[in-house]
Amino acid sequence: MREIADELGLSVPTVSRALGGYTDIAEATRKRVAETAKRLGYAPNAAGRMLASGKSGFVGLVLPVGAQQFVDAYLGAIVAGLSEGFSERGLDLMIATVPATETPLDTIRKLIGSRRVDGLILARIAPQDPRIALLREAEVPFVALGRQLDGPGDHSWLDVDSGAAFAEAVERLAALGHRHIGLVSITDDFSFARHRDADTALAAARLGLRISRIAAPRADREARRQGIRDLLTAPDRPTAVLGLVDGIALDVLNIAADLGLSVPTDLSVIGFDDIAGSGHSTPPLSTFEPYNQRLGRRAAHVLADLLAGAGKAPIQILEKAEFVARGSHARAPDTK
Amino acid sequence: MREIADELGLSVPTVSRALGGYTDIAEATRKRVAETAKRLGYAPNAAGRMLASGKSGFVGLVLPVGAQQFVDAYLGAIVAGLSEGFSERGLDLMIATVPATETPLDTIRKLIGSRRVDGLILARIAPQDPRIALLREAEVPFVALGRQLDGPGDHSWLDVDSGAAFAEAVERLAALGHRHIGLVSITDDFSFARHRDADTALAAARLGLRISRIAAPRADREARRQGIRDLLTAPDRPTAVLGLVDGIALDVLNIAADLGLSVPTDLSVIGFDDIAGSGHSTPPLSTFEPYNQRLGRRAAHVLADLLAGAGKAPIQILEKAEFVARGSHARAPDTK
DNA sequence: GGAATTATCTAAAGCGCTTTAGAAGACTGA
DNA sequence: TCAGTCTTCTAAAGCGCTTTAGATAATTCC
Repeated sequence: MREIADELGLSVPTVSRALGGYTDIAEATRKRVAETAKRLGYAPNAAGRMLASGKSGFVGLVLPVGAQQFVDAYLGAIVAGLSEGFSERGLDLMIATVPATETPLDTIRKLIGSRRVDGLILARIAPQDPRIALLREAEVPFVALGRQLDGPGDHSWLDVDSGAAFAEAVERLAALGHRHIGLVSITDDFSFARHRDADTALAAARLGLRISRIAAPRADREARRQGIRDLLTAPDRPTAVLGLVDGIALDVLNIAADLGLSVPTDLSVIGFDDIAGSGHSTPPLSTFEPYNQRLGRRAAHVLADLLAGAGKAPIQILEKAEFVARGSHARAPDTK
Repeated sequence: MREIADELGLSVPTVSRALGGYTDIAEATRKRVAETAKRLGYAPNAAGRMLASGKSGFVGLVLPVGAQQFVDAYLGAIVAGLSEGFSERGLDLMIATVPATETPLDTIRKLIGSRRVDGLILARIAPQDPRIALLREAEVPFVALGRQLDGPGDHSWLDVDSGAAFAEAVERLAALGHRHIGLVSITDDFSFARHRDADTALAAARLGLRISRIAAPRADREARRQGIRDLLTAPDRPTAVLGLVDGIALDVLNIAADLGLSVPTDLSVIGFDDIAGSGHSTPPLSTFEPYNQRLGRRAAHVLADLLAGAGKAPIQILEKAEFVARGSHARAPDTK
């Protein structure tokens, strides 16, 4: 910056204000400064700017590394979307990992204590998330990706309305003549599981369908497979099965094949997530695509607005997941 | 920091040196300072530190958003690994997105011009990658994830030795009595595709096996599926097929089922990547798991060493991908 | 016992930028 | 014509930390 100032015979503050677009700089000067800056390949030093302005220009995403399971693809999409959204608003995304020796709360405290970030994105919200309380108290702007179980709260969040997707699946199946639907769920305490369970039941009740729900711990694949086997060999078996996630739906496909049930002729199967591979199964899996990248991008915009000092009212957005019709669902067998 | 100094009746620089672990501070003083810092919940201001030290403590990963295809899960794993590795070394990861209006080179230039990052990770290396030339010239430390096609170069990189994995697959299939192996590849100009093609051919030649290679543009799924169909219905069809990636291998499974071929009895299939869903196919897909998260973590350590001023010699690491034996491969049919 | 060393601390400067207060010159209006 | 008003710039201070040079007191050595 000093270089530019010297070259043009101006003072450093003038250059700063010119580049900052302040009104008390003559248009001609502004142009000269802008040109020289470009010619010299000037890029403002981030540290200097941070120190003077008190803003870091960074937004943090805290990752509890280790929780692999569903994280990978989800995380990739979210990170890509967040980064995209922030860069559109002149912010940078930093990814912080929680070291094994710390709790997520410690890491967050350090992050905001060191002024390294202006705001935070919270992913994978727990049913009762202590991070939310911490950030509310510290008065640091944040946006949560996911809802808590006990109501919307008064902070900003975005979530995929996967419950609505399951209701839609039930409706679609009802329209195809299915009267009895299986739901393979998990017993783990995740908000998304409870939303999907509840909305499936609600939709079924509304349409007068019967739901047979089974559930096992998410990690206990054998228990789940046994449950599915029992479900599909019961005398009064459902004609369609919803998998809480694609991995489960693919297992249903798998077991149906073992049992000699032909999908979708004998049995319809629908999943959720559209994971890699669900388009390549036999038959290709009908599922819902949550557009996590788009969700991340929108979350970034919401947080950017918050940081820019937008209104106080929390912004709470439910995104729709789109149905991806592939080959694993069809009319119910007895209505053909 | 001033608060700590005032509280203990010391000067600010003393506190700084005490926390920095310098030798010219009395042990007793160091302890008192450390205690007070902890009690006050002190976290050093990042901007101040950056400005004074000239180091940002950040390392950048530049994402060309848009290239979805294989990126999601890969990206998630890499980001998680990088972040983990850097946090172990006291560095932070920032994710920069290339806006639609800029080229990746512009973004990189800005990043290093603003001193926002001390070093960079380059992912998804192109056969001839201009980013490498730029960073070499700018003398910014960096580590590439992936190799260029024209030899190892003299910069540091890490890559998964997927060629070796394909050679291993050939060996395993040979040991199971297979004499004729299909390889479903892509025509696109990716380094990984050429490595896999070449090493498959080499291993087959060494073991005296026959390889039938087919290839189509990666995005042209129909052409690929037709090729696979032709391959599997040829009079002298292979008894095993390697898919360049899991998505392709799953398509092979799919088509084999259509054709009434039973896997693995009539046909063995092996993929690469261990994508989500490949453990849930019918039958579960045997594949190779590249451990991208571990790769990311190691890459972070390599770059951290570089930043710490380790020796000049470039570090080039090939990681092994582990075989995941599931249900899609077995003895060749005629040797049963 | 006084010079030379060592151990421990402090003063001052400066990193690159932004912001506040104010100065200089050009213009306006009665 | 001269005080008042704009317009456009500059000087100075300061953000929180690190680093260099130097000061002070305690210790050692001959």
